[in-house]
Amino acid sequence: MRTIDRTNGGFLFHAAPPSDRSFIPRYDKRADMRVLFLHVDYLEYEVKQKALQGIPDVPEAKRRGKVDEALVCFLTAEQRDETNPAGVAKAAAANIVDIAGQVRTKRIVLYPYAHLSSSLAAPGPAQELISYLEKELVARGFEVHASPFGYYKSFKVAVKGHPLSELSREIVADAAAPASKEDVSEAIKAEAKLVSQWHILEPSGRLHPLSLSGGQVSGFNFAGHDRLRLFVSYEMAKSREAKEEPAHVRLMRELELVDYEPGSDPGNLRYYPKGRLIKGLIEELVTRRIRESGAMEVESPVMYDFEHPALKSYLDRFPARQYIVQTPNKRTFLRFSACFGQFLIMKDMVLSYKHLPLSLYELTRYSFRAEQRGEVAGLRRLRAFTMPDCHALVPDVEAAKAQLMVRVEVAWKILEECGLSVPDDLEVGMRVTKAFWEAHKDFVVAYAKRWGKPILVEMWSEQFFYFMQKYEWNFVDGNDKAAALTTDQIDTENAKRFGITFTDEKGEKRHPLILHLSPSGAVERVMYALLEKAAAAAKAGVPPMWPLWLSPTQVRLVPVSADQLPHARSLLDHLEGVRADLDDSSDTLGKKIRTAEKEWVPYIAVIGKKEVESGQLSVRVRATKEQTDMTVETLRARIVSETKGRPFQPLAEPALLSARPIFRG
RNA sequence: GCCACCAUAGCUCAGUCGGUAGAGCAGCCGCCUUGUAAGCGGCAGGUCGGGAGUUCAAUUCUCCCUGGUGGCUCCA
Repeated sequence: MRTIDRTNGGFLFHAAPPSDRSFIPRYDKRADMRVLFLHVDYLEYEVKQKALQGIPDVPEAKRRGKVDEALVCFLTAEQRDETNPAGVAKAAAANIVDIAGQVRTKRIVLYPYAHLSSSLAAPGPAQELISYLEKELVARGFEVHASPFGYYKSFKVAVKGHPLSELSREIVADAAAPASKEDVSEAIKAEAKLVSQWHILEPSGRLHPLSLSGGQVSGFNFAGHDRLRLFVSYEMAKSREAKEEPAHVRLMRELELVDYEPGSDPGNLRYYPKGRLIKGLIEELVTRRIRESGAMEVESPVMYDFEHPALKSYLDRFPARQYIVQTPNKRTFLRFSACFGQFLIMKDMVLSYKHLPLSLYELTRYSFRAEQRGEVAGLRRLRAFTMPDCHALVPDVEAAKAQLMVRVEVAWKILEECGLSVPDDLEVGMRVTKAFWEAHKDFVVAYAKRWGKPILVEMWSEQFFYFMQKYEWNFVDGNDKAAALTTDQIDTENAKRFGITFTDEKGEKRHPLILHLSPSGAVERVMYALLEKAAAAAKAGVPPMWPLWLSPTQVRLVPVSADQLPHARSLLDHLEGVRADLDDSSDTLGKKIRTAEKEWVPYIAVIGKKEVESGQLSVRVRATKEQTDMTVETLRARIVSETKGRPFQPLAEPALLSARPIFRG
């Protein structure tokens, strides 16, 4: 027998849609209720005083009760249930029947228990729901006891010890009904009126309105723009055919880069040395380029107070699915981007128009989003991810447009340096309000012209989000899934919300506009895109490769036999500033070549008797599949020149393969 | 989160119509001294993801949980 602590309300959290700069809020049209199931030997309760006004009196005979051997369902109706009590009751009944079947009982106690909820339904609809539920269960042949609603009650319970005896569930019914009153925030009201129009904009400025019928997008001839067609249909038709496991997931593990960590939460990964090396190099490159562009690097906390007024208003407007952290004295959420951290710094800065445009930058390791389980996938979608985040303050829309284009060039160069072809490997999704389009059509067209190929433009009848314009560069993978990398937005609201001001030329305080740029998108996603691109290349018969500056091993020295080992070892000293390692195993030459090729080593230098005598290396070049002779100095110079200007890190693992551990078979 | 499917050696998999399991690769030892994607032999390696139930007996059947994949929903 166990006594249940009445205050134990922490086992369920309300899950609301995620939010971030590029998130477009959509009202979650489901309804739900929460139920805590206890399979008990008995439950005894006694009604104390009323918790709610206007609740009918309970007759003396019903003020206390005892039920033996039953499934006790502590339940709450959520605010959202109000719209569809019958539907929720049906879904709840199905759940209860399911569990009652498992624990083999026909006796059920419905016990209204408000403590389970963070946003209670109003008493009326809640009672209605419970009474529906009671009827549903009685109709299915259960003996149902319902304890009085709206009272404080004391109870004693003896819980059976078996594994099914304690369960909690959040019950969801499909409720096409409209939102409940409290939930109708400004954004949602606006969204109800929102009309989204889709277009393809050509670099020439020609605009093609798109329409969707039967899952088919029409209005533009996509010939020669296959990926754009896939991206558009992904966005508009949400069509996703059944495909296989993403190619990058197999590769990230096979190459010993990154792996799942079952000991953490889904979407929190472990990086092996080679993966950490690649990720670190990308992080370094992005940070370096952004700083070179004039942004100032800062660092901000990973967790924030739920009760902070500005944050509260931000979260209220964009209810997010966050990680919750209970500190010794407050409830906090983990950041889902660097927005708050930077805004909170900016609001305390003393700013003049002379300082603008002003950019702050942070590489967030990590940003956290408690994405729905089924949405988490490999390196593509994570719960903890590394996002470079750069916010710029500008005085007005004209400055915003100009600054945005400056940042396009920075982002462009970064992704090119990382090994993506811009714009070939990416598709633009541009979102604008109708008003922005009308007033700044030239700008959008100029953007498409700079991009150099048609882009998707989504137009909203009005601004229902905090930005008037945003774009993302999307990568379309081998499974026809699109993932956004670079994104930038013109935010018209948060300066005001956070109290960020600058003094203009006339000495007046004004709120600036804020640009939200993630120059590369999440670093994990850059790795995902590179791996997917390599996998696509392999499929097309081209050897999959990393850009040279990211290759964990740049040169593999392979002696033909043990006789050449001392010579090969001495060559390592001539490869300063290059990631060179040595296969000192006793494998055959063929085997050693195979090992190196499987690791995508770009230069394999074979050293046999001939090479020792001539002082040359027989270099097998992965990119071209050619074999050429050159000296170690030539090889080194070639690699140094091919990686010029990029960050460099030495080998992540021992140079001798015999000393290298295996992280994963 | 929901629906479906999956989880056997470090890896990729086979197998057990319920009687506690096998291969290849990798690892270790030995032989071979290798000329551009797998040389040969031997050894070792498993609470069959975790918990519970049914059963004389569960890796196998049932349930719950965890992790993963696909879909829904959603996103840097």
